[in-house]
Amino acid sequence: MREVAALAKVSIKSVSRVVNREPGVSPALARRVMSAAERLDYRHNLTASSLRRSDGRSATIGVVLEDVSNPFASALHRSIEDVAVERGVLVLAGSSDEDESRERRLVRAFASRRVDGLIIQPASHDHSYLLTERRAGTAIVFVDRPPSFFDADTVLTDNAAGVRRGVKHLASHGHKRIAFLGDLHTISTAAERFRGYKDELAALRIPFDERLVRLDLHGIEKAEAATAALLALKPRPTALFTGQNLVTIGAFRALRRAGLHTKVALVGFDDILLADLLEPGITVIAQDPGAIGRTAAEVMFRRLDGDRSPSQQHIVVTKMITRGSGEIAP
Amino acid sequence: MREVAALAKVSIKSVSRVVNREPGVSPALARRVMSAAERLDYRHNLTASSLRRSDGRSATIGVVLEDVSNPFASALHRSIEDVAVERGVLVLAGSSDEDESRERRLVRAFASRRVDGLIIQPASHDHSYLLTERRAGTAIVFVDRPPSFFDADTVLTDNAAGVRRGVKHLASHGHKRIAFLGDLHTISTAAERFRGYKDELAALRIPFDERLVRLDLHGIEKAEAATAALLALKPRPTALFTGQNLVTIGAFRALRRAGLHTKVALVGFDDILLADLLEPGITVIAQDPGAIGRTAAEVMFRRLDGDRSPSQQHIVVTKMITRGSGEIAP
DNA sequence: CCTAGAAATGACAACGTTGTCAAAAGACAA
DNA sequence: TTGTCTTTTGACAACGTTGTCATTTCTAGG
Repeated sequence: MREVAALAKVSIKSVSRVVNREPGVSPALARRVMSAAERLDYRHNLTASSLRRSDGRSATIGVVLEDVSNPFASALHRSIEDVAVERGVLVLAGSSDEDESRERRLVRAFASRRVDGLIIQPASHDHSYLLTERRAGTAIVFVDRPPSFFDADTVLTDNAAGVRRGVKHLASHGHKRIAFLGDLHTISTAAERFRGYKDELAALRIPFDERLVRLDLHGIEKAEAATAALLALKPRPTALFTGQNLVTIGAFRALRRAGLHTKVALVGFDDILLADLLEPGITVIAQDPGAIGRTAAEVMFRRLDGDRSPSQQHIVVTKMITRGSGEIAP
Repeated sequence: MREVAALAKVSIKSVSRVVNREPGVSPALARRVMSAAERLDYRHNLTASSLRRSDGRSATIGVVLEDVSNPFASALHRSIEDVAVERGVLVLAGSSDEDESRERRLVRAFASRRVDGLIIQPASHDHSYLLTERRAGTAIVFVDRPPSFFDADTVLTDNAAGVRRGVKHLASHGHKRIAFLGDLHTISTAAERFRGYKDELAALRIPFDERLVRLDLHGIEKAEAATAALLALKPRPTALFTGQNLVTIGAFRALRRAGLHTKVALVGFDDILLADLLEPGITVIAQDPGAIGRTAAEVMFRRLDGDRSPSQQHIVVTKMITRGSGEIAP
């Protein structure tokens, strides 16, 4: 900047004014500065700028996801990015792998880079450590799962209601022995979905049978094995409800292997690419990651723009997509 | 930092030393500083630090991908992150959407935040604009596609060889009328794959028939329509080679709709989640995004560590996964 | 006890910007 | 022309760190 100022024969403050498009600069001076900047190919240093600015904004936000390569998480990431780019804000992303300490390490790394906001898909079960960040003015929004011991804006899918709709759908096709396969019970969405299953059974006056429940199935292989075990029961369940997309895939594999994919009904939570091309197509309760991410980003920027209203929970509804597997009669 | 220094009754330089774990600090002083930092919950400001440091490193890199939510791209992203976290480096990620100007805008935004390195999956066809960045010391690596008018380390899949293997596989099952469906011809990998198709036909002495070629199919819908048109030809192709994962999905949809999925053979480039559960399973030439991303990140950090050797092209091999669709006889 | 050398600590400038405030230049009326 | 008010420009400090170098405090040998 000093060199640009020298070449254009103006003060560095004037260069700063031109670079930041501040009003009250004569066109002649602006032109001179711009051509000097061009000639020296000057690159504005946002690091120094944010250090000096009174608001200290870095035009960068941090996003903590379970795994940036997970389809649901990367869809969140993309929709957050779309809202951010419109404001010239860049996104730092990291994967927590469901590990509390990794989540905290990521947040610390983001904080030391002075991000303006954080969007977190929580892995940990105590978010009180975020108090310091909030006190420092960082906007914090949770997605997909609620925070613990911390009050902040949250954007959630209505998990229990979605599951209830799926279970009801199975029951309406005549099923009474409906099994449930869920992800790690420590993940709050998984717990919510299990609760939805139990609630709907109760509402339908179908007795709860714990032999039909398998929890803590993290990943395709575990789900496949658990499904195989369920299918070996006598009498065996006539329908399966799977509480997460990898669990759905594992369950479908097991059904295929047992040759029962056209006999036992299946409804899964979360949509899966290609689910429509399988035989039968898989009926799912689909979340809307685009809407979740967009909402979270918008709420975050509203906070950064000075919104001081009490924190809110935003619920994004699910959609049932029927494709065949959920419409098999017992 | 000033406050911590005051509370611990030391100079700010000593606080800096403790924070950066510089040698030659007495344990007593270190302890005093740490407890003061704890009490004030001091958060180190990496922005100011990188501004002052002599190497100017920000411990942040920028990654430009086609779309962070695309499965191939997000797998790249994840493997890059894995290498970066080990070094305490964070990743800024952005989507170019195959748009040259978006790519340039992202790079500019990264540059103004003084990233240490850039990993780019190129959308543009002239990378000479990166000269300025390189001169400033930024390490630059290209992934998936080669740069144009710019010399830099590049990590690529051997696209042509992969396609040739797939086409040969089809021919070995007796196919002579093998159609090719490709993505936008402006994408260099798509062009390479098409070249592999033509080369292998020539090697096999199968005459090239341009009626069996459909290019510029970006997205599932276009691929589906193009496949339907191909299947209406008389005589129709007995096998399809699809040059990209969404094209494969579109082609499979069309085959299913026409009831030809067990009659017409299909080999696709790029693996697809669930491809093994379809009927028939889809035979693919699989890339290894994990290896590509890891290699790119390692090369980049080697450059940052001072490697000045001439830039290199790293080739990652493909793997053929046979699942049924590619083994259908004509 | 003193002294030389090593180890620990500190004072101060500088990194590249922008906020503050003052000075210079221009516009306009009398 | 002068005086007043407005617009444009500039000087300088400060943001939170770390590099440089000077100073103080230890350690060990005589």
